[in-house]
Amino acid sequence: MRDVYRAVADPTRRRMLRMLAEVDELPLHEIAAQFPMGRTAVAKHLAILKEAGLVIDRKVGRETRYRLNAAPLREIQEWLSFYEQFWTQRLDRLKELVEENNE
Amino acid sequence: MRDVYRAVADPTRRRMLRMLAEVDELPLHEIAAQFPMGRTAVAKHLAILKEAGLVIDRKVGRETRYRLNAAPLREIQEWLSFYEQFWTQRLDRLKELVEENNE
DNA sequence: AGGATACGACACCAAATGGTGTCATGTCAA
DNA sequence: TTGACATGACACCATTTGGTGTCGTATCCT
Repeated sequence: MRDVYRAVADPTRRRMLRMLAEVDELPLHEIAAQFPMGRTAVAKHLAILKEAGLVIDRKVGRETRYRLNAAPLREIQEWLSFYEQFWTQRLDRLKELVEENNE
Repeated sequence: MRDVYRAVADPTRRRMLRMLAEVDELPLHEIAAQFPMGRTAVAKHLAILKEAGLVIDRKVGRETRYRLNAAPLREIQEWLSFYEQFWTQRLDRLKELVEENNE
């Protein structure tokens, strides 16, 4: 199972996730049609997303349909939540200063 | 300027960010001492973080000190916020069902 | 039945990535 | 002043990555 950070590091794969977020289910050839690269390359990207658990695929007749599974993104969100304190830090400092001056 | 997603995709670089989050400022050799790889490799990772705007460096005497700059991480957070709806979706569906049953 | 379509599985390739080692230079400290 | 230390700038290398093309097979449609 592949790292979700790495899976999401590629702009092409992020665009794929966005596509799947909007239409709920898509066969490979319809996804591939939206990109300048060949079907093989698109299939590889989807395989990487699949290994990271970000998409689920099922076979329907001769086509393989892909569906978004956003859950693994939570790992990144949790990781990020730790750093929120740092980009609100400036505001916190300012607040402290204001409070100190009020005494 | 490098993609912040790519910068953060590497576990080593994430660990570096965490280190800098905890001590506010560190010279290269002290960072390098925490990793199994050589100084050159560590310097490269820091250069990538710098290109992404995630660290700021300043020279103090013969050493180069690195400091965290978490702000660029907001881009990822904003990107993620779009997908939150998908991992709360199940709960939303459940809520809808409950509400329907109450009529 | 037979052709077009959708796909997986390969083999292949160029470029990026993550590491190494070395050398030259500037700075600190005895 | 002289040696140890910290770094930047290279040259180099193996592996991964992101792409290509081709072939075989299953499925759909007429």
